[in-house]
Amino acid sequence: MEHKSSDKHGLLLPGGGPLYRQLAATLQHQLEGGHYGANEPLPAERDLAASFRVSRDTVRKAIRLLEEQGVVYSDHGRGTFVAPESVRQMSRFLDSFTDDAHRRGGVPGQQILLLEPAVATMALASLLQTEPDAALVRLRRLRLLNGVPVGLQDSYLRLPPGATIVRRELEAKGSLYRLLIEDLGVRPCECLESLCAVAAQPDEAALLKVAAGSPLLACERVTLSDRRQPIEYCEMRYVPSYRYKTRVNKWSLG
Amino acid sequence: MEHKSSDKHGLLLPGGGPLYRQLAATLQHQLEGGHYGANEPLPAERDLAASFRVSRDTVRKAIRLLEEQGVVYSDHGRGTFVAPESVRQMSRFLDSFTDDAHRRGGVPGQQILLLEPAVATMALASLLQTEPDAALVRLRRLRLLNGVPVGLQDSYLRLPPGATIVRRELEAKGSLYRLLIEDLGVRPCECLESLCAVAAQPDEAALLKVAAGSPLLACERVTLSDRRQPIEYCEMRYVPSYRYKTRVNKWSLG
DNA sequence: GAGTGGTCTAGACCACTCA
DNA sequence: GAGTGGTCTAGACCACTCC
Repeated sequence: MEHKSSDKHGLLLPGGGPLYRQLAATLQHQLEGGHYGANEPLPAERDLAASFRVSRDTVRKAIRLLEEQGVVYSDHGRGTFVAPESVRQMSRFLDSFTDDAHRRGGVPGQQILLLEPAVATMALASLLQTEPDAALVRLRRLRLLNGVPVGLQDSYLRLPPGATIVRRELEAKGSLYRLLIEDLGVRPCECLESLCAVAAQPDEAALLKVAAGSPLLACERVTLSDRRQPIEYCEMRYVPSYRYKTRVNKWSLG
Repeated sequence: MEHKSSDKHGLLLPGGGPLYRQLAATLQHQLEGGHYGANEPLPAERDLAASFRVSRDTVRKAIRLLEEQGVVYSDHGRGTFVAPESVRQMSRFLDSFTDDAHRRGGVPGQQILLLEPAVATMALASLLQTEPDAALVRLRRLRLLNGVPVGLQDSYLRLPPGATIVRRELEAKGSLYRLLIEDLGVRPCECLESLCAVAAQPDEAALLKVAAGSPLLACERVTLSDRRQPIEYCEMRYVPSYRYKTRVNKWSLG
């Protein structure tokens, strides 16, 4: 059940959940609806609190949320402002390839090259923090964007005991992460990535339809569950036209 | 002046600043000192509040801060735990190359190839949100790690009126960002990056001491000030041995 | 000085986990 | 049921910006 089933604050349409999330969603809707232009100020926190009949702290939590996503930014003593479009569109999620493609307005596709049991090597065992020879599942896929091959993904998964991945269901859902969440109760929560450039190996080149030795973007990823247990190690290769976008926020110096 | 000049909470050694930052720093010190192992629980929020003589909300703010940095994680109903080492070391800052090198235990170096006035092209004007033919500064550098070339950085900077970059000072500081902050009052705050793989052009290859056509990691970056004004556009090229590390947190699905 | 966001408090209650 | 983190409140005061 949700936090408050009925809404004592009539102004917040979006269904259940914490008040500050509802408020953040409402505000974001207003911004996307074009009620405000870039760098325009929002109403003051105290005013928002009054007009939505919530405490100022709840307003601040909602604004914090939007700020983390790059939707707004606050300046001490001046106000809170709408972030420029360019920033708003680059909030960095732990997105599946499928969702990312949709956000970019493309049509995602995939071709499953391999789906089979595997045993952990020493290296994999170390990355996934399991014993060597633990049972894993290997999943190798070719990813397509608008029908054109753009990437190769080679995953090693550590599933809950007894769980399996059914090829047909994966093909139906299109997204591995959706399948993990919805069918296996595994919730990816954050991941660590390391990127560099490599030369295409012959087999990679053939699948991606590029010349052997041509440059590819290589990305290694360890995905962690909400309890910080590694659940996936994935090696990826992307063609040069595929752009990996990220937003680095906060500043570490004083 | 700081928030509270004298410390009514004797337990928080670190100098001034908000209480919750002092508390976060204190806790982080304890974690790094090895008082806790990975996935070990911290004291409950109410207990921390009592022992540090602060409100529970202040404790929560400190923990939020550490959680964003990947130092700890909280599970509803279970407790707050120390994050695994691998996550702790990958908190993603807007680091200068110089600071990043130090964090990785290497010795950074640079060779200034070009430092000259430039005028904005249409493309640059659009990226930096200025008029075409606005006055910019172009800075092209070869970056070294332990004496070996690892990257090329080609920056176009939009400086405050009248400000200039002095070659000797940049060489002395080693870090462009430090110079911007400390000498010019410009505070980089967040940046948007786009990465892909490219083949090395002859001139790039010569500088980086690799073969022409070999794979390089290409990164384009727009840096924004605290008021979300673009202050820098930078194109970078890195050799394959240079690894770009990032941490993607939060999950966008329900 | 008026208005803004930033910090801090004390207390209440809800939701979740685990024994 | 005891203990944990998650949400919400109402009010106070501080720090900054701009007029």
